[in-house]
Amino acid sequence: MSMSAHTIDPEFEDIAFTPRQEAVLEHALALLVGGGEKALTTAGLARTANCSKESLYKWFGDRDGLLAAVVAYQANKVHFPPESGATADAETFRTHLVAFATELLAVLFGETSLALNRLSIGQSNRDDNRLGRLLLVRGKHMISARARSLLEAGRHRGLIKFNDAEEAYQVLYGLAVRDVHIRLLLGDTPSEAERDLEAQARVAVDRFYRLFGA
Amino acid sequence: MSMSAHTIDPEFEDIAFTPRQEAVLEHALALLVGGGEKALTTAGLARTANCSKESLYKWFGDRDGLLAAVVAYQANKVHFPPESGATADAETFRTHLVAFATELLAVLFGETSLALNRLSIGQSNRDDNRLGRLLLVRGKHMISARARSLLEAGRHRGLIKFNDAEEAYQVLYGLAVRDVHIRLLLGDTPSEAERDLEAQARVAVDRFYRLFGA
DNA sequence: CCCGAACCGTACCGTACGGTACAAACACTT
DNA sequence: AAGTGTTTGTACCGTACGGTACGGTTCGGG
Repeated sequence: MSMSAHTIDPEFEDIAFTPRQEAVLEHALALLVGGGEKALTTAGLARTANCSKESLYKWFGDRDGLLAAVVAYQANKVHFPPESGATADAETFRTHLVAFATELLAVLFGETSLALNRLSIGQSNRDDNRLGRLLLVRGKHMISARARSLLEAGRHRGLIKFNDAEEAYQVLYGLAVRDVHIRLLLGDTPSEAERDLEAQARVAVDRFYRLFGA
Repeated sequence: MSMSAHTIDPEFEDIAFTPRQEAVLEHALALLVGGGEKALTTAGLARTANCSKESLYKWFGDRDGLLAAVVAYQANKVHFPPESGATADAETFRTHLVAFATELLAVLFGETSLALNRLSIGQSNRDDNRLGRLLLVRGKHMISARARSLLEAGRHRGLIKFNDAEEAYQVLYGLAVRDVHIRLLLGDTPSEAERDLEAQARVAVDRFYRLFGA
């Protein structure tokens, strides 16, 4: 069942957007971040992006296609840099873990990610869940894969210990994110401490080591 | 800032619904769970609940008022039983923690909770965020208060150790929920293991003890 | 210089839905 | 029995928005 996640999504288009289209999608993203789903109307986007509705429908099919394109486009922009040179040093590995967790929080708590998550969640009972699956496949699964490889590296060097990399990652995720993600999605404003992403990440990694440290 | 959470929400109506109104809200809930926000139309609700649109508007003001009423009504139904008799026994305390975590997962992962969260998240940029705040105040804050008192009890008896009860609760939350909540909101189907709520809760409490056990 | 493709802007259509109005049915009091 | 308030069902209005059509403009290639 988690296997099905690895099979490429037949879904649709493997995202080859022309520069013009990308510019339009950028405008769409801005509208979404600014005012939520209902702020993104075909007419409105056409107006602010200086394009015609007809082009929108030609490029993206229909409104749902447009939404999917926005999600695919943005999810494609987020790439976790694969672990840099990475000396086997224990201290630098821990630093990498903290950096990963910090980056994770930065992405998840970013306005555009929140807007896209809100959008996908709002549409989660339509169209066989296109948006939600897109976001999961092109977003979470990417990050999770990156995390697993990082953790595996640490285990290989005897720095941490676990049976299931996925499970270990999920614990790290839980320790770092807690309930902040859902609260932000609901429109809550984070506390002062919660805004210091690196500090949060550091504490999370500390606790992670107490659970999985070798 | 977290203080503001404790001041009663001026918001509106302190939820005194007539039986008739509750019946209608129950129908509304069913529609929401079944088909998401757009499935809950005033005409549709009037039809399935055998009431008139005029009554809906009389009772709830407008559609947003109706949505708020649905959220308030449902959130009001969920009550975490305050820690039962609770002998000071260490083993029963741990059992209570597991029971709490299990109940937390059962609520969060329930279809109605998911539907309400989806609804509130979808509306999170409108009306100064009425729904989101409602859900936070009448939902999460209640649960969090319950959790804090439980944890404080445990600390008082020297069973666990921490500085900030809220922080300890958030860690427990993160360990138990991980990324499952957001995945469910996005329409993902949980794994086999993730469906065994009590087992998940037990593992989470195990880890929690390794971090906060005395 | 001309042709065709792509694109813009605008106007238009159909519909779904929030909200209101109203007449008939019901309920409850005096 | 009459009167008053509430609820229902239906019909209606206005509007916002998805989707389509079309004339006018730009632009690259022959």
